[in-house]
Amino acid sequence: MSTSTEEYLEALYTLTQDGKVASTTKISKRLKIAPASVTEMLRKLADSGHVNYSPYQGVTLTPKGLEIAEKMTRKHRLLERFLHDMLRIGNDKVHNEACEMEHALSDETERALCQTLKSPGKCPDDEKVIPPCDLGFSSCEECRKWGPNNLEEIGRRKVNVISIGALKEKQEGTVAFIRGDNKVLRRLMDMGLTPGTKIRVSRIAPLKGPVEIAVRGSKLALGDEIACNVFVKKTTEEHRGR
Amino acid sequence: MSTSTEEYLEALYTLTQDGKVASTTKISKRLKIAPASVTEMLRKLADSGHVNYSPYQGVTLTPKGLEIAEKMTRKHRLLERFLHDMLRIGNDKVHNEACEMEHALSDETERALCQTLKSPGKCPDDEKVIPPCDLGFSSCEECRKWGPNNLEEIGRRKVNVISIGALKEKQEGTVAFIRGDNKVLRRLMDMGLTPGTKIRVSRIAPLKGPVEIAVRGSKLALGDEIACNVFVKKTTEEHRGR
DNA sequence: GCTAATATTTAGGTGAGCCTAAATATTAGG
DNA sequence: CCTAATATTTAGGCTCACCTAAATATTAGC
Repeated sequence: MSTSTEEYLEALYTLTQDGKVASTTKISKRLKIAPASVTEMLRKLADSGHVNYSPYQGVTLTPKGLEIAEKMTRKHRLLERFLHDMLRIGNDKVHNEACEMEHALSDETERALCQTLKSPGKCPDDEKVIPPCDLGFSSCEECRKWGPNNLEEIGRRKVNVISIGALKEKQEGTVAFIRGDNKVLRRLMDMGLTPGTKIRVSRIAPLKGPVEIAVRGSKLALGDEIACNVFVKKTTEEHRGR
Repeated sequence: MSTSTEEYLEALYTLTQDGKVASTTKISKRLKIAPASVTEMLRKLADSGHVNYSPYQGVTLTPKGLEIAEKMTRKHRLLERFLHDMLRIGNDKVHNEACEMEHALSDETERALCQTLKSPGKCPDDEKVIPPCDLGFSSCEECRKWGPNNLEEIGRRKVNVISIGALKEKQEGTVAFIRGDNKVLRRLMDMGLTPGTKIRVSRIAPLKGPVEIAVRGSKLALGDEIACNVFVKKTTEEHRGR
């Protein structure tokens, strides 16, 4: 996986966030690379199974591509926080810096950075959510306690998870990962929102209002802070009951 | 300046530390690149004025090449400290990590990192000296006070400086830069070792013993800690008195 | 529903940085 | 001082990721 392909996948991650397919032109403009070169790369990425590409029709990420795209996005955003929080680099500069550094950040350093920064949930701009790590832990607390050794034993999460804040109305999922310190974890346990719990988004209030979810028959209203830090394995309607 | 050329120059910096010329094979082994490819790159670096290269005879850095080589080495070693001190990455891993990251580190972030780490003098292994920055300050204290703005006003140091610890017996120089906090600076001022002072190395004790220098007629014995953090502009014998 | 504008792909080309194999230069050992 | 071993360079090739120009497909406006 070269720096270049990582950039493409990361761009695709952003461009397909809304569920739409990405166009050659959009990618071309975002990466400042000629459309013809984008086409060429899309072909390669399709060959390697990272994207679904049909000429003239657009492109989307495959699960394989999404995995890398999410990881790169995570590294990028963690680096933004690092540059902002620890080095006091201006908000106008952190993006470009992080763009360069993300490709050089190993998975191990990614984890160390995440722990040192105390598992941040968003970029310094307080907008973009930082994807969770892909380690097989069910909470940051668990990750912290594990220490630096035997990481292979834990392994990687097999399925991509999504934050409750990113779910749409009526979507369902099983809580898989909780981000935050012990305090957050405890609060969520009190609410009955522990790993393994099934939830369903019943209503999303407009203008960043709370997300209402159904948990074991009862309803809970989650603020943005919590909704963005609880990640679920999506249970799509298709899968349910088959 | 590409990542690759930066790697070559950095390797040359290490390989020519002892004052000798570097051979194609040495570079080839260090960078794990075929000798033929090294030759090719050396040609290019010679064309761009970064190295003195004579076929079969070996290669050395020009002042232009040294400038970049030193900067890359500085970035590398600062990153090693960062990975070790702040992220608690093992000493066995920091080198490789830093190798990847150094090319993505901007000059601005380099400075922020240096300040956050409190102007470290050596690598985590406590052996390799971190070259000083190339900003036109005469001490870290001055750099710290300056803050993040108007850095262009300060400009870059024109001449490469060398730590007193790296000088050989009988070499002379003018103090140009003092690394360390206010305490260090004050202590050196008390000893009369302020920027602009002319010094001459009179004796170097064996086994990392103190360096004896002559300052304004009197003699001073400097421990490793100080000798490595006071940088001078070398006054070569040739230049003196002409 | 046709045409003009726009988007996308195809074709052909470039430079950077690497490689191997072969040729040539240097150095070391008897 | 000559020869064998070693070091270095030359020659020719490769891949990657980009480019421009031209061809073709899609879409939008009338």
